Amino acid sequence: MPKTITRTYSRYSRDAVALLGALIREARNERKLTAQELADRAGISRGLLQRIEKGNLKCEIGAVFETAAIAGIKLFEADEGALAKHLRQAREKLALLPKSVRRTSKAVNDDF
Amino acid sequence: MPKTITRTYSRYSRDAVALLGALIREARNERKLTAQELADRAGISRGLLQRIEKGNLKCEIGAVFETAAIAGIKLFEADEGALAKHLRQAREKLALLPKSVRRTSKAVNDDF
DNA sequence: ATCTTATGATCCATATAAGAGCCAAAGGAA
DNA sequence: TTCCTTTGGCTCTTATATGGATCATAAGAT
Repeated sequence: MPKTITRTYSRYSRDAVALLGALIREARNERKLTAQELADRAGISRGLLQRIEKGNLKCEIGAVFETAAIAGIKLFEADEGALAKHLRQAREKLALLPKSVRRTSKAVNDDF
Repeated sequence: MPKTITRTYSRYSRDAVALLGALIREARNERKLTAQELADRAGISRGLLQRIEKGNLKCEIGAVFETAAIAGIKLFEADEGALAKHLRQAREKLALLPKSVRRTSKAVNDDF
């Protein structure tokens, strides 16, 4: 039988995704949108929205973020412009860092 | 031919995921972890980590959040306890709200 | 310079997520 | 109450993300 891939998640990740889902659900209620309506606007199926709101960890991050954005939830608490700026800065910073992580390849000489 | 599912994403979502990936990459460098090491700790493959760091929108949100957490990036800027509290509060609040969104089924009588 | 390792990018096989459709039950309005 | 809509939970099919392997190049250390 094929080996089934089972991933483990920390409590933090589970809570974070669950909270994000709950926030989406809450925002949807406040805006008086049905699940079908929000799903349509986000370009996803109602079933996927259900899983997102339940905090399912296996959903595409793009679908989750898109839904959150449409529901009015801003990750990173930044508007579009500020987010783009942060991204630019992060990339600039990365460009300065070493391109690869190098282990202190000083192999311990313990053969004595 | 089978219909291919193509999703569209807003600029905000794309930037948000890209920023998260860049932050992970940055944190990984700061901690002097190789891609393989971080991937192992997160329980994912090196290839998946590469896509996450590049800001690929189709990765599992669970894998992304788990990797971010291990790299030391806190979404929601809250520790585990605070996050759980927020989640509890969100669920309590949801329990009070109407269970389903009801359109003002007052169909506009415009046939005159 | 050489040597070693990390990274980026491919390919393939397979596990699986997403869409679509369906039904039952619950919820809200009348 | 009755009606109508929303929601939750299935099933099935298909598109696709993931893991694993490989390779070439880049990058750091000596």
